[in-house]
Amino acid sequence: MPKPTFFNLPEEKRIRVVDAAIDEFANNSFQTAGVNRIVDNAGIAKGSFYQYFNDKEDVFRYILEVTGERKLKYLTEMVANLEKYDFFDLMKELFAGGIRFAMENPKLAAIGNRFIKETDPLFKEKILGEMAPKSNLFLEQMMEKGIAKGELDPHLDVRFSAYLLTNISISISEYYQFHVGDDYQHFLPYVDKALAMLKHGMKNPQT
Amino acid sequence: MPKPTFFNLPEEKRIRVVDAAIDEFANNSFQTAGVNRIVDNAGIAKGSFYQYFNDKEDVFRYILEVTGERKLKYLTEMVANLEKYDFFDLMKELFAGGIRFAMENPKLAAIGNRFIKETDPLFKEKILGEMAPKSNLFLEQMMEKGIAKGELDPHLDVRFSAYLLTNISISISEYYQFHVGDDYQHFLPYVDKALAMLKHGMKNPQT
DNA sequence: ATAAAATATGACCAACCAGTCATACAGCAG
DNA sequence: CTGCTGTATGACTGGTTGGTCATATTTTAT
Repeated sequence: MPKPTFFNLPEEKRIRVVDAAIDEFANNSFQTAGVNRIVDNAGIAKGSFYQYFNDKEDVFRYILEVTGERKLKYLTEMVANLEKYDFFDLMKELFAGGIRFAMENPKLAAIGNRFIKETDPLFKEKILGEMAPKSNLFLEQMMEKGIAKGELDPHLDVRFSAYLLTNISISISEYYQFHVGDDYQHFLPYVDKALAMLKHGMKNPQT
Repeated sequence: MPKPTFFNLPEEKRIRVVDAAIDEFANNSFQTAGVNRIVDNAGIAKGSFYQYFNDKEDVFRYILEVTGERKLKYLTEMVANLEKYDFFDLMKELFAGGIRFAMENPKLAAIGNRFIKETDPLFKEKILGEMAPKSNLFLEQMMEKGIAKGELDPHLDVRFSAYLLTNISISISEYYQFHVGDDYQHFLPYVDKALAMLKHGMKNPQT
């Protein structure tokens, strides 16, 4: 956790620091991100940085937290009245929302996605600590509901499928980002394609 | 490309160097991997390393090449007579093969997977250079055949689906590795689960 | 005005990094 | 034995890293 000093900072300065950190972690992994660059871009002294944070891990965890909160807020606002959704419609909203969020907040998306793809499980656990896989828990609950409502195949392994869905969501978002480009209008077909595949499978429906 | 000197090396020494490099890149990203550690573990002098390779990028590219070749060899040997396979059976073999390869060659798998998940597309392109996405091309061709044979939904976006399948394959392998453990016998159910999901979709078949 | 507490600063440290280079050594050809 | 070629070596360079700390400045309380 950042030190109290950080939260006492005048808003303008605090935002400058946060933005500099976001910039750095959007363009670098935790390991290659540099405290020096953060303080330079924030326009503060190295010493000041360590009055705000305990160490590099501390900023990173904080930025990751901010990232997660903003995305969660974004998504939950979008699917506010989620009770009335069919599971696949909900997933469609979530996938599309994920892409839109990534388009509107490319830096935050880069940070989040890079961390999710992190290969070292020990590092992942050390950073996350208490704040465990919230996003997957949410998905798992949605799937349980979907099964209860008879929409989903009851044979599904919920934990495993939720894990796959999370990764698929990220894959879609990144495929769109790198292979399709920034034409903000044309991403829905890709969501539909992925959703249709998830819902009906890839086999030829004629057979 | 490694320098001629490297290939002139007595086999024992060359293998020592390769193994040390594999170790290093299995445990670190390209950026955080250290030439110093490689030379220490290989038991050679720093200067010798630079008689064998132009720079860090040079070893990395070489190791990545070795990794790709071994996996390709492993998989192609397994699905030797692929003509007689149904598409989903083929995918099952490939998924299962991917997991088995990862179990038998955890270091190589770590290197390959980490690189595929690499977020910086410029870095990716710089490393790959000529040797473009072979694995996806193969999958795309398999899907074209599957569609032609009437096994696959002709509406599928082949490029997009192949991309998704690659990522899903890696996800399965890593889920198994981290969530299930090293019980070498019990991974087939996960492959079946994923395959069933891909084939028939997630919707309740009763409806 | 004075004392105390909070914040700001950048020089500094030890550790590490990728890459270089002058030198030494080995084997081989003549 | 003399050169020559390919190989081996590790001290060294210039740079960067995360983190510290003594000092200075600002803010607050009295």
